[in-house]
Amino acid sequence: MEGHEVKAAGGAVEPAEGESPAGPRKTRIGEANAVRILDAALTVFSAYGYHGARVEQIAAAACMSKPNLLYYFRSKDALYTAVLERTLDMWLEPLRGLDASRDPFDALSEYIAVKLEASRRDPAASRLFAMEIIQGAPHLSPVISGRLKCIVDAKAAIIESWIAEGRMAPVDPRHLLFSIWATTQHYADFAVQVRAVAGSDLSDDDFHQRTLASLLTILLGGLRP
Amino acid sequence: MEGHEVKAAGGAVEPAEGESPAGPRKTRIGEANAVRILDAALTVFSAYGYHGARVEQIAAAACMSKPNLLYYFRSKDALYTAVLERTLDMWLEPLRGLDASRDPFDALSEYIAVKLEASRRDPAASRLFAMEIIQGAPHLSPVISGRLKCIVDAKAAIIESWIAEGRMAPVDPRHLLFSIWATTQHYADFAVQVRAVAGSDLSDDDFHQRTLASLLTILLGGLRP
DNA sequence: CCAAGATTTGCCCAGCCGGTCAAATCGCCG
DNA sequence: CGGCGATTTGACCGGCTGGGCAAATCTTGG
Repeated sequence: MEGHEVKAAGGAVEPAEGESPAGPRKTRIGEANAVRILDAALTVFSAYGYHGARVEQIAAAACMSKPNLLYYFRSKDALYTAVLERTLDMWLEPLRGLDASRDPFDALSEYIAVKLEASRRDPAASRLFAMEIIQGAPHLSPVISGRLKCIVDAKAAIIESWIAEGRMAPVDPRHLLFSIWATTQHYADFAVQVRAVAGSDLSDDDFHQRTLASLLTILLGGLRP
Repeated sequence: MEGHEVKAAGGAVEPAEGESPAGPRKTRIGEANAVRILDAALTVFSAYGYHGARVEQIAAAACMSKPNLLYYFRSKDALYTAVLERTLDMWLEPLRGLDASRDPFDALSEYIAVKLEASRRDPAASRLFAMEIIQGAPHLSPVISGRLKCIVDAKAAIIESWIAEGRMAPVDPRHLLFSIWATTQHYADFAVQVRAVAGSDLSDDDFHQRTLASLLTILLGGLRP
């Protein structure tokens, strides 16, 4: 009956437990519930923010009672952290495509396309990150100044090598990446504004195509050698 | 569930009262307090979001007691709305510079510079709008689909006329505006990330200059006729 | 079928937070 | 100086929300 230890660090008793949440969850049904909860939490957190989201609301969205949700995730904060971690890789992954051996415009065009596709497929994830970072990244600052900075440094070096080889016009690589992030994520984060002003959003396939074409023109048009 | 304000039209009881808040506030000291409150509210709301902000925290930031703040603004929601309205013009104003009679690249360069300057001068205002829109603009949707859309339509027509005259390369005007908004505001909204990855932010004058130069290259470089 | 563990839920609670109110104080003007 | 409205605050309240608990129910290996 060792039900509830309040130790901050993960329990050392369980060796094989690399999962992000900390609930018991050994069986299939438990695993499925955890996924349901994380999906619901992403939806609600991204729509209302951490403080605006209610645990009971997330539980309802996951079709279970609030105490049942708390059975899988110790606290609201633990759930939020788990959602953030699960979404992190999805956010970082597209950067891998920026390979030094590729043609700069192939690689950058594909990166923009993939990021825009991510904004279309999962706008909630983009909004979650946006709100987290706007508020000072209280849960993500170690990741941002650690893993993210490391990856960006590497990719910036690649872009600089392209420039040094005369394969693209000189531009600060980091500002180029910022511009790509800002523009592609804009269509997810500010979807309401985009819809009001342009009359459509990325869920419309035609609009998605025209957006991609416009971004490629605007962002890469001036970088030909 | 957000509580929606029902007072769409301004109060008709007070003839000479174009102010956004609704407190008594006739004297100089009252007016000064209202300004102090609005400043404090902008800081706190932009840092913690509507739900994360505490009325007592705002009151403390304005150096007064909570009931005293509530004496000037009926409710937290009324205060939030007032802050939003006061910041709105500051956000919309730079668009005026896009004048059809000007040279396209002069006008667009200046617009980018002014927007970036706004991100440097008042990042809190930018963050406030960002969080509001990310969450679906529950307080701003009428403005966005009304005034903002109207202005954007007009400015898009101007850009299209520039294109028709062959003074700049063909590009969707709305996507160009989105890109300018997204990139310039990115340096305010995601300042934490920018600082972690690039080691500096707009408050550093040198970084500000290099950012502006990069944005002009990236955004406008490909639009020469 | 049974015991052990996993899961689920009804019930409860303590603390926080927005907002009220009456009383106290201040500032201004005749 | 006196009075009156503007301002300020301490004390308080009711509702909501995150979270705890133990009992009830379900699953599953043996």
